[in-house]
Amino acid sequence: MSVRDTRVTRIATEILRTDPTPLSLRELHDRVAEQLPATAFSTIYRLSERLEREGKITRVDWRERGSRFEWADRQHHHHIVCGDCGQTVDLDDDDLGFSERRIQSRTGFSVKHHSIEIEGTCADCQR
Amino acid sequence: MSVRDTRVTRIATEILRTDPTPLSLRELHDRVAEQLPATAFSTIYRLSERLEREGKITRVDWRERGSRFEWADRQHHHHIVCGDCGQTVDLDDDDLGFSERRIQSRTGFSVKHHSIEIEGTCADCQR
DNA sequence: CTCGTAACGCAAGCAATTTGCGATAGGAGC
DNA sequence: GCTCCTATCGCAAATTGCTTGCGTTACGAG
Repeated sequence: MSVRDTRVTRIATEILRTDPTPLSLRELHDRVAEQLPATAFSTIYRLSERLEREGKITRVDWRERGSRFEWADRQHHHHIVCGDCGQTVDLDDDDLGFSERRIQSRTGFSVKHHSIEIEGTCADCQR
Repeated sequence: MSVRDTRVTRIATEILRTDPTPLSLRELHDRVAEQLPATAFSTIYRLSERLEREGKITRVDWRERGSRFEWADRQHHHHIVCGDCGQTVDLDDDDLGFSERRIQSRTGFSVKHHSIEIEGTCADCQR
């Protein structure tokens, strides 16, 4: 039968699809529980495993802020996070001047993955 | 009286100072225990807190490989890690084409920290 | 409407950290 | 040296966050 369309899945998917900021499982659970209070954390946990396996969401790791997930429709990118308000802006490798090519020729390593996380203060919070 | 020069501190410091690869607390504990078998993990744990507070060591976070510490005498840099053998090579912002300036002008964010972790395969392990 | 099973909720299990506390041992002062 | 104060240590227990086992619920194919 494979994947079923349940209430938790529907609500969680909608939240992940529309929220521009990567969410921790705890946050996602809270958000889902607003609409479906009885939802268990373990359900959210297993759902995230499933969605990640299916390629629907991507895992993002932040130093202090732990593991988070975001909807995976956009292409490869990184984030800059505002330490005050949590706002996030996406950046791609070109924005960052990042080039696997250059790393490879400079180190002899072939590059598999890279993760770049930047923390700062957004324009609004600077005032 | 302040900081004491104890055996654990001396041995652990020496290991951290000379090892070119960031170490997990578990690894550091193992290495210290080779020379001082009775050493407790909690001692290593608290020592790392102290050394980090004193600015002697820096915390490095790796996706899969967890929290690690390295001696902090070198200037700001990042790492590329071989997924097979664990070998590490340091890279600075110029190597990576990274410029806080550019990020700031492109996003309006002022940049506080950034962390870049790259995983790949070193030249040796590619054969 | 029936029935097999994907998903669920709950509670327990783990592993990695952190913390409390009495014992030990640097090292300052005599 | 020898004393004494207290930074550190070792051990065991407590947290915390993440996983997993299991009986129950509720999709949705037939």
